Amino acid sequence: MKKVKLNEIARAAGVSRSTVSLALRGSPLIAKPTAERVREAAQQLGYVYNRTAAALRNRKTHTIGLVEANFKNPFFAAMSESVEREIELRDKALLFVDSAESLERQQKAIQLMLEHGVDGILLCPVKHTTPEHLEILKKAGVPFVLFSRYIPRFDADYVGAANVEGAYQAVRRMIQLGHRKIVFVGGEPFTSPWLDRVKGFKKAMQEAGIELSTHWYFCSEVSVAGGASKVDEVLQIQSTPTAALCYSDTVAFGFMLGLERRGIRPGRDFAVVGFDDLPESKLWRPPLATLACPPSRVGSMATRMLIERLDGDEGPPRRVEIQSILVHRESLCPVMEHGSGITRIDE
Amino acid sequence: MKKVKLNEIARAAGVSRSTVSLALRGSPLIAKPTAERVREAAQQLGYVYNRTAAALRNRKTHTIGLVEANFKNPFFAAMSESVEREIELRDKALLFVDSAESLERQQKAIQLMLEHGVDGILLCPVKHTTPEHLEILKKAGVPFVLFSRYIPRFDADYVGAANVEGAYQAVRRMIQLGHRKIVFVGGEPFTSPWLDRVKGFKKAMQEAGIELSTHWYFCSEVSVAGGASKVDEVLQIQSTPTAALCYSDTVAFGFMLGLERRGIRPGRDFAVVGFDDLPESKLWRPPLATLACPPSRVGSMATRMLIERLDGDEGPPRRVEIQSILVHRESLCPVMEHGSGITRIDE
DNA sequence: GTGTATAATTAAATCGGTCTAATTGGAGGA
DNA sequence: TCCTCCAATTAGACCGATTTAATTATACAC
Repeated sequence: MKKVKLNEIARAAGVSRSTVSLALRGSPLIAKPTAERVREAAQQLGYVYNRTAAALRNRKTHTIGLVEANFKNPFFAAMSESVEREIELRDKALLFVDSAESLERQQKAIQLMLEHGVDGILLCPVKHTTPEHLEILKKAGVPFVLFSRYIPRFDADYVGAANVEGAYQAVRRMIQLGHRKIVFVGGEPFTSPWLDRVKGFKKAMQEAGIELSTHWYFCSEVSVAGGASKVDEVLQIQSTPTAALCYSDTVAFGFMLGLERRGIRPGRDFAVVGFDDLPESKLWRPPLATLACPPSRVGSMATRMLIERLDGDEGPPRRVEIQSILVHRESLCPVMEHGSGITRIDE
Repeated sequence: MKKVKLNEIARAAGVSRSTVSLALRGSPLIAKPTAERVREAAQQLGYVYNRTAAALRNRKTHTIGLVEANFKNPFFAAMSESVEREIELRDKALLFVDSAESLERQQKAIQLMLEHGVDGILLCPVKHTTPEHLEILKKAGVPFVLFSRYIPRFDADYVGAANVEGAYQAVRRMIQLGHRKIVFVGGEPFTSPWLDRVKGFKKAMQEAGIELSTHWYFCSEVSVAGGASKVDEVLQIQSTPTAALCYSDTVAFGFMLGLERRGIRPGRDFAVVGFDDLPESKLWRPPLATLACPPSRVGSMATRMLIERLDGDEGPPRRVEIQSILVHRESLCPVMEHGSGITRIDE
């Protein structure tokens, strides 16, 4: 049970500790037969490489920090998966924290990562994160890449979806389909994707000369429950909306379930569009129209950008937007010809 | 940008490195005013504690390894969240790997964790894991706890749901409601929860003297798509089933969506029960009956068991089963009185 | 046979805290 | 004044691998 170290191997193989170290790392300095002998001895003794010791000397832990803001969201889960793949390929490890939309937790996580000496950090900042909160990362000199969310007026590497453009596309299509009363449902305000999606939404409405109603956006937790919880509020608007752009597919699912509960059929009585194109979106009844921006692309792009930084890329910060493509499915229906077709339960 | 270390602080505070170390860790050996002075100097200089260096000396990394088998499953995501909470409380870090149901990846993950010197490991073994695969953990002397899945004939700490009992309850209720043709849908075979759920299923059927049809179980990926993909096969059975116990809520969602697509209404024409009681299950249309076993309970229980091991608990391995409670909701309907009520598409 | 170039190996310093054993300083007692 | 005792502080070995500079061994040329 006692841990085997280089010295034991050295003794067993009849060489010095230096030789063992070099041999195990595959250094060309060591003669082949010697290296082979060393490797066998290590194997024999059940040697386990001690990365901690190596890290101390190397000033490299071969560890990447991943700080998620909300990983119960399936989009982030899928993203994390691709991050993992990229990390695994490079024989690195992932230090993981879900800040769960808590600024305090995020800051503690960052501190933790710094203390562990991660080589780099992938961060999706929680709402209300300011440049000052992230200044510590720059001071510490740790390479980091923001993903999914950026911080205004904070110059840093970033990879995320083209949110303004995506929302704009979706709303334009809704308008083409005859909708005029459109709302934006769900999402955490004070995050860049929310602001950008709302921006794209407004832009499309303004270009079409459509006035926004007094209440035209509704914030919520990004989840099925969050979407479901907003249905009543939306239906209480003076002149009932006929379409909703939802912050995410999960929100859209909840919203559709809520509509159905009120006897309103999404995809016929009410148009719904989400964001993310989750695998189940096309299986829904009705299939959910959505803005597709593959989470795996975001994840692997962010990871690769970070790796390049680790490899010494000193260029100015880069901002990469990944295209959001509108996937038109049944839930995105035209407006009903004669009246709204909606029977309000409370009437 | 240069890293501040104990020596710098020592110089600044006019004390020795030892004093700084002791002071920062809050040792009672150091006089209060001195400790305060040291802490201020550290603060001033922007010192970041180097856990790697400490770990080398301490033989403790304050790091826990979490190896998931399938964390795209929301149940695991929720579980991981509670693991994180417990870990965070104790100021430890999480080294995370999703083995994604790949044995090779799992073994590589275990190796990685050992090399990083994690203090303990939480592991949900992938299918086909044998005692031999995990022997390395025992040899290495690293405390570990299995969660959600156990390995037959492998004596180790384990926390998971009461699967046999849960499935048994569900099927008994189905039988009480008049169902006779019942199938088990979804899930990865060769994992203990699958085997146990199938076992409970069989037990209830046998006790009721109901014969199982030739094809009565259907394996699938644990996801909405997995559930949806099995609908056709289920409906092709000679005498059409009237009820399905699904491996998970996600599978049940997919299965229900598939049924609807075929014009069969779950909760009226077909009874469906899932496992997990996800937050959205009660929001579904119809609300999904399910076996509830809070993922947060599993996660925090497993983590605490591991922590106790780290704290020196040397007792024999413990197996903890967390009760699964049948939550009766609309999707668990009685069998239709006159005929199956199902119009088969292919007839 | 000697000298030199080259290949293979190794000694030893190093990474940054930790912690025990040793040292120092000051209070109090005789 | 000297001694004892205890509190506060510190020197220095240590954790386990890495890596450079130094050393030894080997080959080859003349």
